[in-house]
Amino acid sequence: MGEQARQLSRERVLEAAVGIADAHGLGALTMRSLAAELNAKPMSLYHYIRNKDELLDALVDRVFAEIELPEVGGDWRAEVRRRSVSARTVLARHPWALALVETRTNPGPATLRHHDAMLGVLRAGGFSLPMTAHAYAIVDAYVFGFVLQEASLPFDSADSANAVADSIMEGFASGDYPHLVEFATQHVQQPGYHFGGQFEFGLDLILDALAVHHGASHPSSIRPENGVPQPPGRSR
Amino acid sequence: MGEQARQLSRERVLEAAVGIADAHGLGALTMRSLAAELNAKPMSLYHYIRNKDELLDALVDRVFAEIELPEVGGDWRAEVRRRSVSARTVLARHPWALALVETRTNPGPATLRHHDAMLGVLRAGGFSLPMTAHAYAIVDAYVFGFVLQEASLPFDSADSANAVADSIMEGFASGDYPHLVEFATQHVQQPGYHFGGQFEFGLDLILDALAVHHGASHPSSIRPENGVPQPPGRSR
DNA sequence: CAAGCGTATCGTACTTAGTACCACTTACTT
DNA sequence: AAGTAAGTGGTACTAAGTACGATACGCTTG
Repeated sequence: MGEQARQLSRERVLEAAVGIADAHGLGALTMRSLAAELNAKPMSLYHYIRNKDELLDALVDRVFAEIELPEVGGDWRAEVRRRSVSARTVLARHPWALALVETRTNPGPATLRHHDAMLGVLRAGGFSLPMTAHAYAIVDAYVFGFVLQEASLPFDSADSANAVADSIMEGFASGDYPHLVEFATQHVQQPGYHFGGQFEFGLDLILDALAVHHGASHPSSIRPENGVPQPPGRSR
Repeated sequence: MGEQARQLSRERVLEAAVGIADAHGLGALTMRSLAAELNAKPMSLYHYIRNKDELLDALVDRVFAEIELPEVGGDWRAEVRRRSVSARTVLARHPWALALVETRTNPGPATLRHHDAMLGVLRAGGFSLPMTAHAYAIVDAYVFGFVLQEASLPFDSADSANAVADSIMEGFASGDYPHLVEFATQHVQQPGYHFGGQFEFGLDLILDALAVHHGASHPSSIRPENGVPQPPGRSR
């Protein structure tokens, strides 16, 4: 892009790596392509990165760093919600990241800071240790799982069902998958459909359910404000 | 293992591929290692498989085939629960499968049958189409997400925290991650702790919440409690 | 039974990717 | 100016996917 190689740096290397992965997918991120992007030769990168594995670890941490941290003193529900929405947004921006999270198990500082903050809001919000564990596990399973599903959708929007439709359509025509057919034609292919829109519904459902369990195994603890049923209202 | 090469077959190839992935991980599954396992030469495999991508697609479908199908007529909650527990069990048995699900977006027959059955129980259970979509998305996000987390745990049990502990411990000592420390020492490293045990708790929590929304035609209008944005600012 | 043919198997070799090894170049120090 | 360390890159080895045929084997059909 620029003219010729300004001084390399770990920062520039990582930045370029994210750029390549965002633009062309993880598969396109090779040491060679990365070097080319930086107007350098492959081996030069090894001065800033031990090997490709370490590079990938660093990328994961970089993505985690983009997620909004929950504020530890704040209302747990609002804070967890905000960071969960942010997490999904970030992961949608870097779809390749999820594949990495799965493999790389060396959390970097941003990742640890993130976990710490999440545990922090929940504890400060009055959750017992075991309930904190449950809540965190459930919320994150949902967030990551949702993104995972988005990534592996056969039909990611109402129209792009075409390519995949081939193999499906055999079965469709044969009546093997009646419910899938109903679902696809009556729901998915309907005008306003957008899978991603379901995210917040599920998130709220889970947060509400957690609120009910709030403080469990801490019989003494009382839930200050949002234990009181709010007047029923629409969510938005 | 065996003596010499019995006749190859697609079945044998896939079986061997699953075996290698189970035993040594996806990374160890190469056309060459697969051929070796079958006492054959790499190129022989291409008579049963178009290319490696197709092989991976087939493996995903094979894993889906192992998951217990919900029975379409039965009690939706019980059936969804049973298949969800089964799904987690299967995915835990083949940890590499999740990574594939993420990439491969060509559902095979078993996968489609699976989706169809899930949609079927929910519809038969009285869920509206939109609520079916929500319910399925939420449950599967949770199931897949939970497995994903299990796969990427830095500390997967009370003791094996050692290897990873290096990078973490810097921060631990420095007091950067107080809540992580509390969590690790007071909860994770406690005798009976086992992350996987949390699965059913969360699953039930979600199913209960879905039961509340059961049959809603316009889901967002019946949030049970505290679905209203709280006035910001006041917190403890 | 021989000739012919389709299917299964494999030998060879090309391509892409990660990276070890070492040489060179440059910039900063003294 | 000379020495040194840090940065850069050329070459080449290895692993993996797979294209392109060639061969081998068994089963028909004359």
